[in-house]
Amino acid sequence: MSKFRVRFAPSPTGPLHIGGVRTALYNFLLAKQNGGDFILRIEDTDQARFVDGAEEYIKESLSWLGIFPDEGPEIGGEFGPYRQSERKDIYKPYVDQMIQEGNAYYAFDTVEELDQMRERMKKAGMQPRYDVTSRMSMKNSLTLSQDEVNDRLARGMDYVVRVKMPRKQEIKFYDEIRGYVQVQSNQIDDKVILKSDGLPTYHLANVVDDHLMKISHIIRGEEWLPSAPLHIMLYHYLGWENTIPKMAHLPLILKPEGKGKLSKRDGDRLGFPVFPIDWFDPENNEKSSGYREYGYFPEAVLNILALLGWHSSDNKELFSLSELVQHFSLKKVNKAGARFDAEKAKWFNHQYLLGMSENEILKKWQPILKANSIEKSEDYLLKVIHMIKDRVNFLNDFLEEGNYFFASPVSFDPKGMKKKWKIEGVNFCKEFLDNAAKLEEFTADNLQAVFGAMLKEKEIGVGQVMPTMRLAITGRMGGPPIFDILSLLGINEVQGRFSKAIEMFPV
RNA sequence: GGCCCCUUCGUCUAUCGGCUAGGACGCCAGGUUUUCAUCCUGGAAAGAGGGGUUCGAUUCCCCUAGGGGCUACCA
Repeated sequence: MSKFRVRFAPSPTGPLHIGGVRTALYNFLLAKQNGGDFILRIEDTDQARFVDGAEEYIKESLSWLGIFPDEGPEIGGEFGPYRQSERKDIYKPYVDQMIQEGNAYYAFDTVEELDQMRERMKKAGMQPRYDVTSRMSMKNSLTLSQDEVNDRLARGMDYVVRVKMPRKQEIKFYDEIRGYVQVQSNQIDDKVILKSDGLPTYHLANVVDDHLMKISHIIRGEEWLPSAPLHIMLYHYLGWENTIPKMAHLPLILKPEGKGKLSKRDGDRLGFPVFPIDWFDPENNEKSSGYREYGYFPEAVLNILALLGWHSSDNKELFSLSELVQHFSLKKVNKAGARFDAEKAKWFNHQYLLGMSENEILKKWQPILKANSIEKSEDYLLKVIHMIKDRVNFLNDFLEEGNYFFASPVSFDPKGMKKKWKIEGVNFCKEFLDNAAKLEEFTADNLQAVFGAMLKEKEIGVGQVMPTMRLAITGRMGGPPIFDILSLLGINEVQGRFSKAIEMFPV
């Protein structure tokens, strides 16, 4: 039994989106589950679409999530290099081999000629394809004389190399998720495998590298399912039919609403990230937001993505990375595409927040506090966390949700003010604060006792005065227990805020 | 258009022929709470349609419909 080896092979044409991250995750999980290797391979054979910084982005995203490759660019490994642009010379012999054996051929057609061919075929009611039905009417080494071909090659004319697909053959392969898939070879065109710039296309590079890198399982998105038969043909042509990796094509992640698969623009349009971390387009410096900056925990993102297309039979939904490694199974991966559910994603993050100790939360919150130049004692901050963690989903929400812990309120709930800012309530609160000031200890319990006694004495309903207090101090109608807030803020601050509120809203 | 893949509550999904179809998010109601949130209890909510096979189909097969992907010298 050969070693379990999988690869994640993104192309650096832009930011990696969460569909890609999920593919990486599934690969990683299987590798770790089977004591195998997880390889990162950069598929940068398309120079035209290459985007600066994309590779760095991919690496940073994966490492933020804790998905560490065993082999890859920089890390190295015995099957390098791991960047296809650096493997250019490796592919050539395989191309030559296929040409020599009659399984591939040179093609000299220009873009215009290709367009014309497609037009012609369309008009004739045929599928517009460079294939068995059309190849003999094109300029290639099958139709040109040997001398002509040699001459063109010698003169350095542009050419591509195409696979020669068999006329009529059934190509069948087993997909670990979908079962057997069958396609007729005449449905596949003579794909370009070597481009005129001398670099291979995805199909060839992929097959050669997977073979050379001893990949045992190809786990990739469903968008590759249609080209899998072509890859199978290539394995046969190269004489590698006995070591074809096992294949699994993952269902796609779909838009939360409407049609189609999740796209780069959906995120900011629908209010949830589609990228792991912030991405700045180098062309226009436009930002696409990421989970990290949005405030998601990496553990939560992993959990969310794992459950998008895979589910445990026992209905367990909260999984740590190591638990995922333990429980994950390709056989339990769904076949149908999954719509992304932003609400559930938030819920997951909240679960991870609640599962953390308050000290842990504080540690993760510190950088945000620092960025906002907020300086409070650890004790103070821990109390704030304790009071509001149930009310927020993200670390980033703490400052907004608990803004009154760091500054006097600047806005006051208008509805609340209209209903609860009345002379009786205000007077009651004023008197309450006078009494509170005499307390030896300004604790929540003491405050509550004083407040309760006053309510009894004056026979006033709690609903008439409590909201008044809350409004003056926090500007809001809801929040943590008011006496806890008062106690934390301290008598001076509370009295200051109350006087200010009266000034702003005389009764 | 052609080819391939897919189809259980609004969403993510469980079920490997016996189902009063289970769970989670969200939603609604009630309880807890001064309030909001958390938490607890309860509720509404699904097998695309039509044929088969079978004692019995959500589960197996076929057709239709719908959804998705691919159809580049992009991956």
